[in-house]
Amino acid sequence: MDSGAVILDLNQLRRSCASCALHELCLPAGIYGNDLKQLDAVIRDKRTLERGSALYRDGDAFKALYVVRSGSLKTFLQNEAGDLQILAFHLPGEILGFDALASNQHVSQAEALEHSSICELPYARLMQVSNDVPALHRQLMRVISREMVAEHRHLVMMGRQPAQERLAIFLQNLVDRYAHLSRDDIALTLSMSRYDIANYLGLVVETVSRLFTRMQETGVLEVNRKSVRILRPDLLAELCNTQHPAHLKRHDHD
Amino acid sequence: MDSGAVILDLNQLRRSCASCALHELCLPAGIYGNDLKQLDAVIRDKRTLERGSALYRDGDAFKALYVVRSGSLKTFLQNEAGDLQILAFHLPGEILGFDALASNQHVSQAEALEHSSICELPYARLMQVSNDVPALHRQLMRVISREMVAEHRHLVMMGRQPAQERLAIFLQNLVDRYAHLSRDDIALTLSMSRYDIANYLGLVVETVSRLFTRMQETGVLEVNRKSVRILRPDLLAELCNTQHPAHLKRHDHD
DNA sequence: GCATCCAGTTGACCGAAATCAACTGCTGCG
DNA sequence: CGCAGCAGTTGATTTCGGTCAACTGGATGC
Repeated sequence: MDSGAVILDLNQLRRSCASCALHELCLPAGIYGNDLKQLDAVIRDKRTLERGSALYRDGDAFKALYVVRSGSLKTFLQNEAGDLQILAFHLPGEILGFDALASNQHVSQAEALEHSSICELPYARLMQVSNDVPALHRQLMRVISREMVAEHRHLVMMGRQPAQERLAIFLQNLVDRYAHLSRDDIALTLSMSRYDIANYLGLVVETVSRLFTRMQETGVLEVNRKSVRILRPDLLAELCNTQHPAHLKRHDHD
Repeated sequence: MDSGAVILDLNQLRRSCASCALHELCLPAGIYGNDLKQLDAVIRDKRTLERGSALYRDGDAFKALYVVRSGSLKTFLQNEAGDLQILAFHLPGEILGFDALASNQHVSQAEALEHSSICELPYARLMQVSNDVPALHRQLMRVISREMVAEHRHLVMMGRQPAQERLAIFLQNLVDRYAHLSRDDIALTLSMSRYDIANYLGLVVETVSRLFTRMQETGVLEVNRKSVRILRPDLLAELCNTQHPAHLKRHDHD
């Protein structure tokens, strides 16, 4: 082994993955040394997107998976009538594009919420490398699975939680997800509009607006346009667990 | 090549996968010949479950993926307070257990809705075989992706569709999924209770009951306890696409 | 064969959130 | 600088589906 080459690789790596702030969520987790070097070769085409521009559209051919490097995106479904449902918001370190694996074309859309930069992982190459690096396949499936589990939580929320609880859970979730990106205090800058939040939560914008006001009045948080400061994390946590309607209780037939 | 051996393999195969009625959905799709032989070796422990008994529980160690061979199951989340949300119903040919990939333990529960038989795919062995059969990995990811897409549809439904539309979509979906299992007419036998249906749809049982009655009155279908006969598939399809509330419309900021 | 139990249905009423409407205040453009 | 336009807020009213309650009828068991 030429140690000069190793240093070069490390630099390469630093430019691409290691510095990407996605230490915990991204593909490389659990992959080390030479394997990481190989993976590094997969990543190319670091694109940047302006607010409102699409990463992929419904029907686009499946070419790659994408890692959010900075900024944020939303993914959503839109039917012929124009009805729209936001599926998820994607923060730095998170991977999107898995919807296209099944049919080799995207069945949802992804759009930047703000100026964002994206790492592109061409799927064909990812599969090539995976043949040499078995751990990569497993890691990839683990990531998809994690996304599925997150969607389960979203579903529960939509299933039947009162409006205030939904917003509380949404905010708590953002706090948690931003926690391993920045260590500073509990202040959020919401990159998505009130319309987006409402849609994501299965509510209307008026309801979300009223809830923000109410939460501010009760001292849970301080809102100013896009910026939200959590004043009482304890109260917020409480709001995530209010009493649920009776029909969610287990109805046994054992 | 010894042709006698090939015949043996085919018999083996017939006993396990090919006869399993999961031609389209199951793992082997897109996998042929020797590869299929290898895969066949993975499948073991064909278990049967009685109505109400668990395939896995929240917190169980991840050992295997499961294919429904006959019968049906529900998967659901249940929190400490006992609140429950059904995530999906699983019909013959469908795979479940992917929730455990992320954390190596199940984070949901699976329970038989009726007497069911299940193929167990031990994950460790599946991974071994996958190393020799690259197509298997890809197929596996395709299956997870398909499940994700199905969950997206569920989410849209929960997001904000009126009650009647939810039930219509649910029934339409069952019809579609049973379509490649049996070619006979449009009669369903619902293996799940009204409570399960209501919970899955984010409604209460009374609402579901009223909707069945209404759909029967309008001649869309005929209900008798667990059996549902779709009299007017055209009307049912229409009910899946009524007008949605305004806040689902795209709210542009391009 | 009758009593019990519980899934399922039906009806009356209520309430949380949607709708409708008016207004506020950024933001960006000529 | 001032106006247009739209995101966001606030208030009044409506409505869909949930809650509560009573009832039905099929299944199970003694």
